[in-house]
Amino acid sequence: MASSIHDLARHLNISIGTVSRALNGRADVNADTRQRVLDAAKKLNYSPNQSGRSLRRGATHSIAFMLQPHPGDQEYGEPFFIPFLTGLQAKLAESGLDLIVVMGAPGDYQQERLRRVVETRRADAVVLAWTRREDERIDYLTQAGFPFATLGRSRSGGDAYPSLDLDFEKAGVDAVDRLVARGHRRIAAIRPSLDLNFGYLFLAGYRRALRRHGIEFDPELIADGFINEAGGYAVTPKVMRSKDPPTAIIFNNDAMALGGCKALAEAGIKPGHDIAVIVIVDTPLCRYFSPALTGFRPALEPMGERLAEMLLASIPAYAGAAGARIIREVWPLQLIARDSD
Amino acid sequence: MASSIHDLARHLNISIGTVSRALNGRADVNADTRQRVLDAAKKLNYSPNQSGRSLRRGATHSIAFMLQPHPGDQEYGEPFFIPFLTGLQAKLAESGLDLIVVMGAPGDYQQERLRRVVETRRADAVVLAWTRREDERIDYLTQAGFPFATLGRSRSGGDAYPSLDLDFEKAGVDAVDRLVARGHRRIAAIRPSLDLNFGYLFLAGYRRALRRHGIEFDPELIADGFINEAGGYAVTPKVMRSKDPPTAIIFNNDAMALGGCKALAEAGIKPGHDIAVIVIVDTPLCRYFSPALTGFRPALEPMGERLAEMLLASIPAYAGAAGARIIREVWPLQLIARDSD
DNA sequence: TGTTTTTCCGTAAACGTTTACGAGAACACA
DNA sequence: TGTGTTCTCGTAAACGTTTACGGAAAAACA
Repeated sequence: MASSIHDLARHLNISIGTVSRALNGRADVNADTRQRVLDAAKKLNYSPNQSGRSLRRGATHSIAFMLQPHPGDQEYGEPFFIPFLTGLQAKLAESGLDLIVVMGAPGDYQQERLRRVVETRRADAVVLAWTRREDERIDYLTQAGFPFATLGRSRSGGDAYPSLDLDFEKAGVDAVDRLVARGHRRIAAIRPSLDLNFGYLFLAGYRRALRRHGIEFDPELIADGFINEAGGYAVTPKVMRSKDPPTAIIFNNDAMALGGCKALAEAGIKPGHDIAVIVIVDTPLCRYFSPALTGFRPALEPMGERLAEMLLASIPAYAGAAGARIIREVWPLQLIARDSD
Repeated sequence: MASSIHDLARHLNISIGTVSRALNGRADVNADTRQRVLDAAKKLNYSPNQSGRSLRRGATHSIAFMLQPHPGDQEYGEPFFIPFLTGLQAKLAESGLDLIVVMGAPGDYQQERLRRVVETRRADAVVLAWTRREDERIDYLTQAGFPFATLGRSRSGGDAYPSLDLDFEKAGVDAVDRLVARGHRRIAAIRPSLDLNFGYLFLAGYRRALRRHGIEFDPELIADGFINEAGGYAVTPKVMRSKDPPTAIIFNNDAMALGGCKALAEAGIKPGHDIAVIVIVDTPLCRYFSPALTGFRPALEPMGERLAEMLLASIPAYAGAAGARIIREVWPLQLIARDSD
C-alpha cells in the first residue's frame, strides 16, 4: 500500500539517492532517468512519507492556525475565520505548504495547545488570531524564537513579527461621523468583554470622534459582553436604561448585533426606525437581516492570502532571494450603507 | 532549543534506550531511574519530536477533519462545525491524539486534499462531514483501506465505517406533522441544491408525512439552493410564486432561513404572522432572530465527542482490549418551539 | 593518445525516535 | 556452590527521507 522510495528504486533498478534527487529536481541527474523516475512515481502512486521527510529536513512544511471558539461561548463558533482560512490555505498551498488548524478548548488562551505545537515541532510556523492587547502567546513565541504571524495587532512583542489587521479605530471614527452627520448625539457602543485588541481600537476611535464632535463621553452608553448573540442580547438593555437613552448603537460584530436587535425588538424598539444600528464587522448575516444592517466589510479572503505571503516573507527558509523581512499592514474597512441607520 | 532524547541521555549519563523506555512507561526500567528521567525531561523541557516518533511508530497520532466551505459560497463559512470540532478535539486529546483540520478549497469535493493526507500519511484517520448520497471520498477511503468516520450517512461504502448522523428524516416528518396540526396544507420545503444526504433524508421525511396526511406532493413547493443566506434569498420567491402559495415553509438550515425571511420581508410577508417558518437545524441565529425561529436542535458538541469514541473504537491500534468494532448511530433532533410557526 | 573536466550515480550517514535482543548483575532456590 | 530466574540496562537496527562525498564513465580538450 504505502510505497516507499525503496520500492521505487528497486522497481527502476537504481539507487534511492538518485530517485530522491530526481524527485526533488536536483541538477545532477540525467534528464532521461529523471523522466523514468517521475513516470514510475506516478505509476506506483508514490508520494514521500511526510514524517521521514520532516525528520530529515528538520521542517514540517506545514503552518498551524490556532483556532479558538468564542471565549465564554460553549455552543457556537466563529464563521468569521473561514474565508480567511480559505485564502490562507490557498496561498500556502502555492508554496507546497499545508495548513493545519489547531483547535483550542473554549475559554483557555491556547497557551497549552500552542506549546504543544511548538515543542513537538508539528509546524514550521503558527498564525494567531484574536490578538489581545497584551498577548502572552506572542510573548511566548518571540521568546521561543518560533516563527509566527498574527491576524490583528497587539502591544506585545514589538514589531518583530508580521501582522495584518483591520483599521478598527478608523471604523469607530467613521461610524460616529456618519451617525453624527445624521443628527445623532447619544451614540452607544457595544463591544467585547475581554481585552481583545480590536475592541480596544474600536473604542479608541469612537472616543476620538466623539471628542472631535464635542460630544461628551458617557460611560453609561458603553457596554461589554461576550462576542456572540447572547452577549449582545444580555448587554444591550443596559445602555437603553440610561437616563438619556441612545438614539444609535454601534455593535462590534454581527452576532452581538443580532442579539442586541432581539433585545430591542422585545422592548418594542425597531432598528432602522426607532434607533440607528451600525455593525463594525459586516457579514452576510448583516446583509440578509431585516432591516439590512449598515456595516464595515472586511476583505477576509484576500487578507488570508496576504498574511500567508507576509508570514513566508518573514521566514528565512521560505523567503526568496530578496531575504527575510517583517511586514505589518493595516487594511481599511469599507462602510456598506444599508437600512439600519 | 530543541532538546532531543540524546541530550536527555547525556545529561543523565544513561543510554537513550533507557530514557525512551522510561518516558513511555515500559516495565523494564527501574522506578528510581524512571523518576530521574521524568524530572530531567521536565527540567530540560523535553518533548519528543513528532516526526521522529511518527516515522518510527508508523503512526502520526493525529486525526484529520476535512473542513469544506459551503459549496458555491465564496465569502462565508460554516459555523455549524465549530462546536462539533470542539467535542471531537476534546475527546481525541484524552487519548493523546491531535486533531488537525484540513481546509478544502470551496467548490471541490476535497478529493485532492484527501489523497494528499492519505498518501503522505499525515494522519492516522480522517473524519468526513457533509456526506453525499453517493460519496466518492468514502469510496476512495474504503478502497485505500484508510480508517475514517463520517458525520452523516451515505449510500457509499456499506456499513464498513463508523458514522454518526442526525435523524433528518424524522425531523422532516415532525416538521410536517406540527404544521399540519396547526392547520397548514400548503407546506413548502427549501433544501440544499447538491446531493448532500441530509437534504435527501429531510425531503424523504417530508414526503412521507405529506402522504400520511393525504396531502398531495407539489413540486412547485420544493426549491433547491445553496446552503447559505444567498441561496435562501434566491430561491424562496420561487415557491411563493406558486399558483396556490404555501402558508408554511420548512428551511433546511438557519442561513437559508435567514435569506428566505429576507425575501419574504421584501414581499411584505411577515414570518410567524403571515407565514409559518420552521428550520431543521437550529442555531443561536434562530434563537435571536425576530421572530425567534422554531427549529430542531442538534447536540453538536456531544456528537463530536461520540464520533471520536466511535472512530477510535473502530481502529485496532486504538481500540482497547474489547477489540475493534464498527458503530453507527443516528441521533434524534429535538424540536424547539419558538415564535415563527 | 593522454589529461582534464563534466556528467551522472551509488554509498552511507544523518535526522529523532522506538524496540528486539542480549548481557551483566542481583537474587532465589536447591 | 551451582543453577535458574528476575531486574535493569546498553547496543544496534529500523522507520523513510535527504544530501555530502567520492568515483566511474563520458565528454572535452590538448
